[in-house]
Amino acid sequence: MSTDLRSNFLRTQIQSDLDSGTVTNVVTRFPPEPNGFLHIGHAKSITVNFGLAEQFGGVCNLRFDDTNPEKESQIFIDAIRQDVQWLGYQWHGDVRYASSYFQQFYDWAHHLIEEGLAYVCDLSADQARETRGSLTAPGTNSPFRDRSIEENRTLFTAMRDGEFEDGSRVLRAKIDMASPNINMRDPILYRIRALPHHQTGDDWPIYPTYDFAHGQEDAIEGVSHSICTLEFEDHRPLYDWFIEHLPVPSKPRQFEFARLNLNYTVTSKRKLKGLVDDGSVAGWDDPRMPTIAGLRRRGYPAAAIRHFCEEVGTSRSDGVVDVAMLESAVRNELNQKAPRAMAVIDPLKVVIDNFEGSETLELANHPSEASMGTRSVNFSKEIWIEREDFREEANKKFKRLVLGKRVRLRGAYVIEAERCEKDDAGEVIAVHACLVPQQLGEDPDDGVKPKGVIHWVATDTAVVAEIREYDRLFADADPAKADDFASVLNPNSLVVKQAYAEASLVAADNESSFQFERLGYFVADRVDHTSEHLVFNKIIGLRDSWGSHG
RNA sequence: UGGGGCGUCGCCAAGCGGCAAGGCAGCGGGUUUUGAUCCCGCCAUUCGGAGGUUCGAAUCCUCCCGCCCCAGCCA
Repeated sequence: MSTDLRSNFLRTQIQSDLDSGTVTNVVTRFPPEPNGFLHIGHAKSITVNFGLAEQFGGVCNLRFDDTNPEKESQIFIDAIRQDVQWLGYQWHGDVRYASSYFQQFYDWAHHLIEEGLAYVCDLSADQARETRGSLTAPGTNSPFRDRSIEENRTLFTAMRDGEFEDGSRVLRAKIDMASPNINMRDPILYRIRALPHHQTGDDWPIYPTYDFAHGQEDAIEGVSHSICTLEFEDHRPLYDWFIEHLPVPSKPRQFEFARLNLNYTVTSKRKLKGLVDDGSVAGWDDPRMPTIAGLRRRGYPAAAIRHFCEEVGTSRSDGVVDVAMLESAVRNELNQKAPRAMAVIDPLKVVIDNFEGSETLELANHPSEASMGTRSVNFSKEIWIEREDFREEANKKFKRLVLGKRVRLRGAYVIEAERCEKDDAGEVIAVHACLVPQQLGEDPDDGVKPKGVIHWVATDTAVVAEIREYDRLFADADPAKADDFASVLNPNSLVVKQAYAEASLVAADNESSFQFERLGYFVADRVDHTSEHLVFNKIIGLRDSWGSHG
């Protein structure tokens, strides 16, 4: 993780806290709710929290904020743990759960009751909303606001003992129904929900709200900097209120940053779930999904995602990052790390008339990284080339194979096209060419260099591979704005093709990525690829300053 | 019309009173057995606007404009 660290307000804040002695040990946490898969926005939060801890010699916890069992499940917990580790981070100690602090929260709720700072309210959800006031009008006090401490104690205990129906009562903090900050208008601390919890089973019929739990979770874990996104800014006064009025073991502080938005991408758990549920994609890990699992299956390297997050920076201003920036980070990583190989997706046969038999060539796996070694590639009389790399005639800008002209076969020989065969429809079905007098690896003996280089695969040893060409899921830059996804989905986000690949690729491990020369980066599918049935996902194309067609 | 935030190049983003970093995108050019990579160059006399303070302001003050968030017993 060697990207240069640029200045941002969080790093400045922590440095100053350390300098002033306000904080001696930096502790952060990544606190997902296990109700869905993590996406690129969470990756940002993960790199921010783990990155800050790493930079300042602190630690970062992974804590499941599981205060609402309704939509949570163990499935998501397992997936999230895996995603965080895949991204390259290891949390400090054991995984934490807000639910493991439920007894403490309950005791603290009683503490507030004893202090006269919390009360049981019998208002229905509708009534509570009506008395909360509006953005411009103050709320009115609940008729239950002045219950005695004893009555509150009895009632809250009864809530905990499961004596009331779901939703019939709540515990609220007694703060200020006229506060201009709606979060301070006697916020709800506990609600009754007779639901089994994935961690605590049937232990609790009541569950604490986010507001009553989060800051205390931080305090219990000694979190020094509780970092969240901007929409929680209005909750900070409440966060601080609990820390101030409860006998918590430490005093964490909350800081907010702008969440990551990407164009052509949707980053909302609800919307992503919608895509999965309506079958627009094959699942949470569909290679077109901006989930960590999807990006992984697509072949985006973890390091690229980390670098991207660093390059994007962390600030407090809302913005939309161009997805091209992510793609650039992916190309940058893959260019350095992916071994090269050759495959032909839209094949056209070339017969080299003056060459007999076959020959084994040793090709470099990387053009500038010799340590990546070489591989054996078979060359033979008949080869496949890309159909678009041949033209009967073309202008000088076309640097590929043209009748009567030369082209270099990558890593092999220079050939010259002599004639082509066509079918009844006039379609070219084969090109006849000849090897120009030359030494392998040298320019032709007559000194006439070819203008271009094309990739190829020997027909006799080529292996068939399924190619899944992925493109962005949405055709609209701001898909979240659309009324229905169907209208903005890119109809060509997945095109399945078949390719002839060089034989060395049968040895490709799942999740190993390659640059298929001149085509782009591809990864052996994590799930479906086997040595008997090769499946490569297109990760991203090469940058192309010429256009895919002339 | 209440409260909380944010406005620096097409997109991100440094900058915190001393005279506008960097990345992405784009545009030129060079190298090249990937039209890739790599390399070189160009790309904000200007920081939402208007006033003011100051020798000096993107940075301080005032007013104005624009955008985002908040009325779940979600997080």
